Amino acid sequence: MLFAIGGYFIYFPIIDSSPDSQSFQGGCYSSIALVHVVSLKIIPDTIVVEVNRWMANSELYIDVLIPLPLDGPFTYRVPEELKVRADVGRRVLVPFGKKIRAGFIAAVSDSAPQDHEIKDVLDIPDEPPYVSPPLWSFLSWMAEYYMLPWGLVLRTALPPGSDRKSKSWAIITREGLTSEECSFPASFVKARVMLRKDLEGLIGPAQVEQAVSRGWINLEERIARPRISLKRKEIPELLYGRSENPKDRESIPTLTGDQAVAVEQMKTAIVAGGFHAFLLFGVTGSGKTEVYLRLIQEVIDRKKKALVLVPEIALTPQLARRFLRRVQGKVGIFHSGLTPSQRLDEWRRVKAGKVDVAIAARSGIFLPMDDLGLIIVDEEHDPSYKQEDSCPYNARDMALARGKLESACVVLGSATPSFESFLNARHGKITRIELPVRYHGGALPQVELVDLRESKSIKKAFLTPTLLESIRQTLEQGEQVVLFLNRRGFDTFAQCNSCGHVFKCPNCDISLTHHKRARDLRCHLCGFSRAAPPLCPQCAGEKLFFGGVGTQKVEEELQTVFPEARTGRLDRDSTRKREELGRILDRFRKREIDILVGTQMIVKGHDFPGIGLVGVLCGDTSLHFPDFRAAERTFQILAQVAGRTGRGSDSGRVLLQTYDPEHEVIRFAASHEYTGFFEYDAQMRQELYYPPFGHLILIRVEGNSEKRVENKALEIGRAARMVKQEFPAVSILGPAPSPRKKMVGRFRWQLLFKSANRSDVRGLVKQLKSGDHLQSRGLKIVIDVDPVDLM
DNA sequence: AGCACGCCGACT
DNA sequence: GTCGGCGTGCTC
Repeated sequence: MLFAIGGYFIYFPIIDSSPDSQSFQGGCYSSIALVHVVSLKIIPDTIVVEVNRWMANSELYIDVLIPLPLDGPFTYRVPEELKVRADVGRRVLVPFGKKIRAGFIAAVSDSAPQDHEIKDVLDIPDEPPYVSPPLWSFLSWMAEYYMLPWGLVLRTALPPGSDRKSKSWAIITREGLTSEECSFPASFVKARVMLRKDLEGLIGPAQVEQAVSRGWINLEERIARPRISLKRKEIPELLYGRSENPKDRESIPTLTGDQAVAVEQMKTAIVAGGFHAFLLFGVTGSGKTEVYLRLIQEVIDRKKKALVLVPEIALTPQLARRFLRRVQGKVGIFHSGLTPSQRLDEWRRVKAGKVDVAIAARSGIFLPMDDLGLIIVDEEHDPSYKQEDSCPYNARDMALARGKLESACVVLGSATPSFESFLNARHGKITRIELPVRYHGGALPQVELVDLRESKSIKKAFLTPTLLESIRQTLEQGEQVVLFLNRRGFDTFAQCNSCGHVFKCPNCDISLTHHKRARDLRCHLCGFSRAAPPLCPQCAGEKLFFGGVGTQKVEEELQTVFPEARTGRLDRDSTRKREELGRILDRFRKREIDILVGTQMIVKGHDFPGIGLVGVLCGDTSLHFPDFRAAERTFQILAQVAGRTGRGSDSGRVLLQTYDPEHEVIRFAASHEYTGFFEYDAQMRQELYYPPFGHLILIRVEGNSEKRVENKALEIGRAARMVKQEFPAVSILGPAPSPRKKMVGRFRWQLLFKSANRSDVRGLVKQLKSGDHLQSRGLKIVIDVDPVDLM
């Protein structure tokens, strides 16, 4: 008897099949059967053969998902010769409408609905399957959790070029060649085949149609082979693992006691296999990366793969370089700067098992790694893990979900864990491991509060006498200064003093920021800009007032106060070009910059030993945002900024300026008391049923017509209040115009659903969806489960 | 998402 | 009288 595993046909007598096996539902329980063997195990007295769910001479149907924002699957019949490849997750080519498109097999079955025509699958082209079974389960889980159309998830998760589509071609017939009545362009006659669109461009659509009806040409849908340029542009060396090359190997540091304990604990879980989640709570400078490196090496040595998610890869070149130097295996790096074809190439490298550890931004959670052993989410609190578009998801949460489905270890690392993760650790859902001391033994810096209300004679740009004096001292000692302000630009608003006219973005309805160097007014949401006007456009008044403080103003002011100091600025404006970021950081590292002024960007994991002073110009900027996460954000950013200093032997100084030095969040941040902050915030969240004590789903309606958007939102609101009778525990907030009610020219309304019980909010929204209230032509309606940005 | 079908305005 | 706008429905 011959058995073969994989895509082979074999003949063998079926003696028995387990009753719960779906494989033999076709009723063929004996005799000789033609089956596709998936796996085979021989245990004493029994041979366990896992076969595909089809048999010869019986019909086989598949449910196919098309990567379009459509919800339901479409059923197709599988022709005999393709049955061997009809597995869930496979890519198929199917006739869909007038086109041929790529779709994905969601289910295999031996029966089909009778109420409509069933077409045949044209091809199942890929080997191996495009999406592996665990990745498929992950994607389907995600679509269900976020209530997203399946097709949309596929489009988000799969590399560019996955959703192939046919084009219409015109082929000249014998009649067309010989008939005297017809005269086609010479180029068409010569080639005999041409894209229909091109032919229409030459002779006009009507003529093409006529030629078809007279039998001069045939039309045919053909799917082009995907274009992979063989002479692909050289990806910068950094993108590829050169780490096999030992020449610049970094020496391996000794672990601190805490690090060793952490590594040991997590290694045990890795060795044991299966899902296990950890929160690696390590203060800034405690050496989390070293822990990651040890775990990754362990996973690679066990012939498994590791995935490292980082908030924004472009901002962490140091981390990437360190991985390349240290990891004994192939490193793949994925970031937003890759072109579509580079992305496809990298996806294929991963798929082929040629990448041992991938360092990626949030979309890396979809990388097709088989044998995934470890997922690390670095800086897990970072809000950029949340995707905010028509396919909203949170890569940190999805890391946990994927880890579960792939039986991998998941490590969430942060110095300032997200509220959710910290609570999960408290509840024992994930294991908390702490690195409470800094690697070099340095203490966390002393944070001095500066009361902005009391500081007399504040120079503009938040430069208080205390701060100026500290800067002077620091510079004198030959150390560097970092100043943090969460506002870029020069002036953050512009107003006419005569008539009160405020310059606002015509698209987004928010104040325009004055950029002095570029002499324009810019919208920080959509990028709209206009020249800074000399006169008020409303009253022609000359007294235009520019107020508020941005990083540009700070930098300019510093140059007048410290003319001898070299200043630099790090924000989205100064790093428009990707290489600028690296250049500024390099100059700062080489001490060619004495004072660096910057926004959030300055916070992300850059290690500079020479910093003697960190100044937070205004610590409350983000504190009073109308968002339940404002306190968390403020705490995290202040703690992270403070952590920038004192990475060498001495601990450095931090000045935190604030209008509200008594505020708990400011005080906890100043004293590095995460737990204190957590308890404070927990009380607020618990009372108001905010996450993670309650569950939120946001529905946002967006469109060009203000009236239509409003009407739709009101309609959803009415429907929701009807449905609410079944879900009384859910509160419905809205419908109301979104806080940012106009964005990039589109109007936005929203509804927020909140409940202590997850299944209630989900139930309500699902019912709205099935009642067809969440669809409308010409409007975009986004369901955002676990929203982060409520604006 | 596309594409076709269908019902009301400004043009050869 | 027709060309063409985009509102609605369908794709196995």
